[in-house]
Amino acid sequence: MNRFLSNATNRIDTKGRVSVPAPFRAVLAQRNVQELYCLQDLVFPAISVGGPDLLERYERQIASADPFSPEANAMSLLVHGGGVYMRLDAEGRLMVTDFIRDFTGITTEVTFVGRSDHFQLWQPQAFHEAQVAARAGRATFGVRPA
Amino acid sequence: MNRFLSNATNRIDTKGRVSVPAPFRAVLAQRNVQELYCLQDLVFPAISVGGPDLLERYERQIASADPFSPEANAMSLLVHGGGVYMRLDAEGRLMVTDFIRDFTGITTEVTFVGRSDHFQLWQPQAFHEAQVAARAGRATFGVRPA
DNA sequence: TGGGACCATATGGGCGTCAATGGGAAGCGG
DNA sequence: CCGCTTCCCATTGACGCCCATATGGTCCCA
Repeated sequence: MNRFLSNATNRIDTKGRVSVPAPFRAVLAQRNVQELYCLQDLVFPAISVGGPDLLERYERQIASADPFSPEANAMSLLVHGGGVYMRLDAEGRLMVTDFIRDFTGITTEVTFVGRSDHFQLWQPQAFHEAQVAARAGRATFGVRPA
Repeated sequence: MNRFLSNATNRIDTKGRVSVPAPFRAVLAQRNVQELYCLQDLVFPAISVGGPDLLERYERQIASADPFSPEANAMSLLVHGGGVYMRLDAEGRLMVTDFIRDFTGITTEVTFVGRSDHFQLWQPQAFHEAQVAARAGRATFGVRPA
């Protein structure tokens, strides 16, 4: 397993901490990532979490756009203004800050969602609804197993 | 036998495990597949199970789109966030998780259905009904429990 | 041709390990 | 001096790994 896949829901404890699923931690360790970069998803009410490469990927996307376009401007606002660095504690937990709560609606539980090269934090119900909507929206991507 | 063919129904034990039919395991072994990728079928209430190639087929579809587009984002949500990696135990069994139960309606028995390059997990009666419907010609394809 | 030994699969369950969680106590900053 | 954070340790419950048993089918041999 070399990428972030599948999803899992964990509880937030009384101190506001939540365990990152072990498979995700294993991917982070394999990639030698200690500092986590968190930013708001551009489409969904979710927080994306990844290593420094995640930030760089977004920055390249911004750089490739017209620097004076409203899109690039807005994206920079989100990426640079809305991003946060985070660390895990010794047990592999992270603090769920108000920054995360406000944007996602997370209160007592966090759903971790793999996105291949990064993962995301979702309010469980919101994730479920987004999945149903995505499935209904594009019922078939045009891919049918041969 | 180099493809997944025919179907078989096995019981789930008290620990929530079920044996994968030996012919299917033989195909997996022949293809050197140890990690199984499970994905919700796009049409039927069934879970598709295959090797990494199953995942890669969907990932190629995602890669062909603009990586920052809402469409690619939604597809990744389904494929990466909705997919699950699984391993078989030494006896060739897999755990039937709530993820599988909720989507398929499986409770006590699992019907394994060969689909050539992958296989599927069905609730036995649902599979039977889908077969009857398919045999009847035009049918209630796409019908899924609300 | 019928009986029996053999074999593979499916199934059941014990046990150890690890992850998720909870909470105490010390360190740092306000 | 007080509150929040960080480090550390305890608990427990799930899962992986292992071995045991049953069941049905096949092959061989009398």
